[in-house]
Amino acid sequence: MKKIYKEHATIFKAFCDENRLQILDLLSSGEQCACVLLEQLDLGQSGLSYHMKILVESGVVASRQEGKWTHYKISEAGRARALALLADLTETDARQAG
Amino acid sequence: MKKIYKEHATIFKAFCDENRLQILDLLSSGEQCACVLLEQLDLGQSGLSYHMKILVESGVVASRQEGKWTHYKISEAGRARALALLADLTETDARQAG
DNA sequence: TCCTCATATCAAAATTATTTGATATGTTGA
DNA sequence: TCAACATATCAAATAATTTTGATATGAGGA
Repeated sequence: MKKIYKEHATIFKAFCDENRLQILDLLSSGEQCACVLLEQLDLGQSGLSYHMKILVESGVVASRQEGKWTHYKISEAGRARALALLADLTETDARQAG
Repeated sequence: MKKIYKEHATIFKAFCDENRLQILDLLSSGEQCACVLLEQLDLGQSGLSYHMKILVESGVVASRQEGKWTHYKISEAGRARALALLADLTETDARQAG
């Protein structure tokens, strides 16, 4: 029971940090190389790597290696999973509204 | 620009902590009094209060005072806002999938 | 092979979040 | 008004996350 909460929390970690929200913003126009993200962000190289790891772990971002470059993009499957989970987590057993 | 990221992050903070996910779980069956939540959770009174504040700040949970009791429930409006925002944050400019 | 580059990993420091216990606030009922 | 109760707030301690700088890894080209 605890385990599933942790797993779910991992997914939403993607969205509760300002740097990561900005990264998602940059990825909304499509796949980007880490080097491009680095230019746009107020982050050092290892800092970017740290945040990308959290994003990839959440499943919301997918990475692809191409030679020495790493490309990142928003994963449609991850997006769908997060949306479905959020809907589920906030679903009430019918009745009352707010 | 920074400001909007912070605002958005505040909403998803609701979902990235295990205690809060468990609280949402308890609220899925409908409105609950803080005293009931307290019984179910492995949290002290001030700890519960702390987490409820974050949940209410996210807009996902609404509170209602009734005499000395505080009742909490999942907000339909807050839920809808979070879902719409999540969809928006992970929307890609058409094209590629993943 | 060796050098350079892109990225990942590590460890330490800095920052932020969470927990805990004490106290404050505000409500109800005597 | 006073006592008992529910919850909020505060401050200190602890824990987790994030940042930073140094180093490691692994690819490509000379």
